Amino acid sequence: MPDKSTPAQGFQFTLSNLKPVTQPPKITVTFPDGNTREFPYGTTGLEIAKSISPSLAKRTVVMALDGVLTDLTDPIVQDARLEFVSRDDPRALELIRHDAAHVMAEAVQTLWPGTQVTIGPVIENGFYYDFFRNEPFTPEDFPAIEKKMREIIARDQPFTKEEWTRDDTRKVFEDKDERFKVELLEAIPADQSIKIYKQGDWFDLCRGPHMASTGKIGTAFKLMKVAGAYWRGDSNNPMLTRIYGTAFAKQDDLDAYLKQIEEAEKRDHRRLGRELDLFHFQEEGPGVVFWHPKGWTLFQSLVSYMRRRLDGDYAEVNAPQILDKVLWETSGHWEWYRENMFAAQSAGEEAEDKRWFVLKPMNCPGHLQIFKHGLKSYRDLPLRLAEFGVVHRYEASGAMHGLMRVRGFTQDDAHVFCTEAQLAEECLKINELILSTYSDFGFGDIVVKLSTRPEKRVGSDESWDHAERVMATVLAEIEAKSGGRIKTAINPGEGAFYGPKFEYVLRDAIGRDWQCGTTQVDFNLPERFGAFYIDADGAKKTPIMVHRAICGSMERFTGILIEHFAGHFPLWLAPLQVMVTTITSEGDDYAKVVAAAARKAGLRVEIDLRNEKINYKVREHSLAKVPALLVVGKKEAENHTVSIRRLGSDGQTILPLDEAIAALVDEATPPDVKRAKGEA
RNA sequence: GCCGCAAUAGCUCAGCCGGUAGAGCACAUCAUUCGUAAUGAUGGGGUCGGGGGUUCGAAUCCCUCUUGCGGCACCA
Repeated sequence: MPDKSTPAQGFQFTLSNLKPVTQPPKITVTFPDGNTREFPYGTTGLEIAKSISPSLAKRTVVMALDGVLTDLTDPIVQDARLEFVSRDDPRALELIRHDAAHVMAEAVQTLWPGTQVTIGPVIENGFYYDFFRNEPFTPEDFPAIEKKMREIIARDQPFTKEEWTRDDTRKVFEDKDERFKVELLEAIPADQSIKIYKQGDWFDLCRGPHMASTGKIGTAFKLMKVAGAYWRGDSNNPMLTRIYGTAFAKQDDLDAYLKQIEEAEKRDHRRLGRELDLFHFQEEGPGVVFWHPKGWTLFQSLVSYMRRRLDGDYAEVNAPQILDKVLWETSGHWEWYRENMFAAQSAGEEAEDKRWFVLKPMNCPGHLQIFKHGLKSYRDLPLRLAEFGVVHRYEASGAMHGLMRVRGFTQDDAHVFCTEAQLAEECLKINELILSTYSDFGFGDIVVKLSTRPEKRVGSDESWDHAERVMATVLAEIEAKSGGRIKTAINPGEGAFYGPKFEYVLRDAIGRDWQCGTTQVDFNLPERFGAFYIDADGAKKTPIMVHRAICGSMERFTGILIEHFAGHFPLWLAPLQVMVTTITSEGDDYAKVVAAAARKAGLRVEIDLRNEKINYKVREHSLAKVPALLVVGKKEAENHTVSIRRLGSDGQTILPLDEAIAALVDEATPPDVKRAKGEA
């Protein structure tokens, strides 16, 4: 998947390289079928295509020279593998979109002269172009822009490439008052040539490649949304107005994409949260969750699972919600994390205690107090303290997003106090726990990223060098042990202010990535708080502290699960597991027997004795996504059976009551509990 | 926080160029006892997000605040 923030890459060589000292008379071109042919030096791809067949030339939009997409009109100056890429080729999609971005920019500048252009890259599902204009665009402008784009495409103007000198280019853009383009020009390294792509009278500074003409873009494109975006992604820079669009080779592909967006909206956790009555937000509590009974049941299932997985290795603790500001000064939070923190004072005007208390944004200082309380021996290490700590962070108003980004959340947090010698093993142990947890929820694709020292940080460079070295070694081991299943990456400068971290990124059912787990190695906070243990030789030593979370935010993880399962939870997580209902009121007494038996077996069950038609009740409970619907009528009562209808199936099975309950109980057993039973 | 958009019944939404608020679903009551995705009838429900302004008159126009949505920036 392309990096969202990076403009499309492609064609690399430059026209200025095309003047060889000694000019070889021929070049040899190898075609995909393995055949080779000689052509005069400098023959263009288009000429070769034409020499093979006019229809090939017509069909081809770009060539791949040794695998690199290159303008068809570029002369070929060395032996190469040559492949003609047609418009239907997946590789052409990037060009269709990139060309569409240029056409959109032309359309916008034609409609609103004076608008300045900046950059217009291809992104994962389309393209965008950032403009500078005092009056921002709105979606109401889309029809006009799209109409103009259609005109430009219908004109089928060739994309032509020119190489300009730096000075000329600067002058041209300065004359047009395109100050952003001038800035981009100045950022191009001196050894690179300046390429301009023209379509009719319109031109843009661009590295290419492009297709032969605007007509190749086709009509399967659509403008999607407008948004503000900072120039060069820096919030100190001016705000540009960005128009997002998408384009496909065929209308069917565009329709399928729009359909897919619609489907993704249906599993949006905010929507399902309302529909399934799981939680809500309201104005008076921006970014804090009101959990409803069903949502809280789901949340607690998750917490119980995580608590079981502490598994005797960790001791669970609970540290205070608010603590004197001085503690946060000691930790460095007051200096480095202050804009994210809530602080409180007594609201009483006559209160004698005027100290500021900080609502904890992290659990680590609290756990350090617990570690420090009483003398610790090296024999106590590693000491692993876990807490389902509720933390509050003041998030920027625009950052909030349902359960995914909130101001108050529960972390499945733990801190491991250990010695240097124990560090690598502790990291690997945490790694195993994280991976096995994700796999229990059905997440397979995991990326582990190592985030290194940020600019704002505490501690000496030596301690950072050391921590990063240890973690790089562990990362290599994680990758090696996974047998290729786990991918790894480096995230420079993204570490926490007190230490480098591993970030675990999982991919959900519809291909979105979520950063959840984290392991942070901290050589700083224990020292800042004066934490120590007595080593074997009787000397005081400072422990290393490893911060670790698996779900990260339990709220976010719940949100991810809602979307991952589209509200159709596996039985062990479903808030309501079983609904018992009747055909007619004749079945009421037996339904009560069934519900009581299911409840006694530990299932979460409700009973629906309403005098409604069975069709109506089936529909209602299906929409509520209840996993198992037990319908009982006269027959079931007589035979002591139940009719089971499972969510997502339109048939039903009749089973003896005991058997049905035993099967449901087995299915409702959490995966970790099943594993433990299997081992016993 | 920044740019844009939005806020009308529990939910989804209509309400034009300012003239005093509507639908479907949900809910309640009554009738209906029905074998696996909507039975019918009747009824209740709104300071049109808050505040201010323009106007004879504001859901509608303007200002402002709050919250949400889409991005950006930030991030668990």
